[in-house]
Amino acid sequence: MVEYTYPLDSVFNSLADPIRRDIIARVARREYSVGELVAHHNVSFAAISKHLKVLEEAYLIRKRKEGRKQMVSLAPETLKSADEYLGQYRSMWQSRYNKLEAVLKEEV
Amino acid sequence: MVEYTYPLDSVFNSLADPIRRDIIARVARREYSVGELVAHHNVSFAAISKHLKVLEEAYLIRKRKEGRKQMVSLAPETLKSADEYLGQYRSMWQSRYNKLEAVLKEEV
DNA sequence: CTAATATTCAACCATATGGTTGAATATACC
DNA sequence: GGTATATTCAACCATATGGTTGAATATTAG
Repeated sequence: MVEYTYPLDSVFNSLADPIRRDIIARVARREYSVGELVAHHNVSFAAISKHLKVLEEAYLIRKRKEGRKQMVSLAPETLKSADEYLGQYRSMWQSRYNKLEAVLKEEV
Repeated sequence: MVEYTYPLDSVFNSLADPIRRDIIARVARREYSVGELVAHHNVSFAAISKHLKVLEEAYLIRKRKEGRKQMVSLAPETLKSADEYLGQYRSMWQSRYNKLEAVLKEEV
């Protein structure tokens, strides 16, 4: 368990791993049990369980008990915070496109 | 040096550290020399140099030699890729807001 | 050439990460 | 109750990370 100084630390850290991004992609579509998620990766049950812990501590997923299964779903509000962070910089890569767009409008 | 499987790994990993996010925020506004960036943090010159290496390998910054200084600037196109990744999920947190918005419109 | 400035490199350290295996726990099935 | 299923926990391991200090490498100034 790591102590994160800022919420964005744990969110971006979660997103920095391809297995965790795959889990996010899946649980964004529907609920998955832990075992179902394990079935899609070549790592152990315990490894997936650890990835889920990372995602849960970042508030990116939620787990719900259903009998002996744990059903995992996405907590999309947390992704919003990451998106808002990037939003600060959006104009910087759009500016080039906007210039082009402006030029095209003039030309036509 | 780490080998990243996917470009998003190194981008999100870069963003997962508050010092690196601060560097990004600064160099988004103007060029900074490495020494100037060091002056804003309580860590050694070498530590900042390492953070810059992480950011450079993720293609988030560029360095330009100016005499004995290295001038650092943002490479915003790379942030765009992270933004596009999050864009996949944007409707998921907007939908809730949109529902609320819809309800409010009905109520009023 | 020498000295000062700016930065990186190398070696080191403590802790974190991502994986493993095997035991422990909880729930469901018969 | 006993067995099977689902998941987590604990211990362990190799490597990565983020920091340090001190030496090495430019480049500029005198």
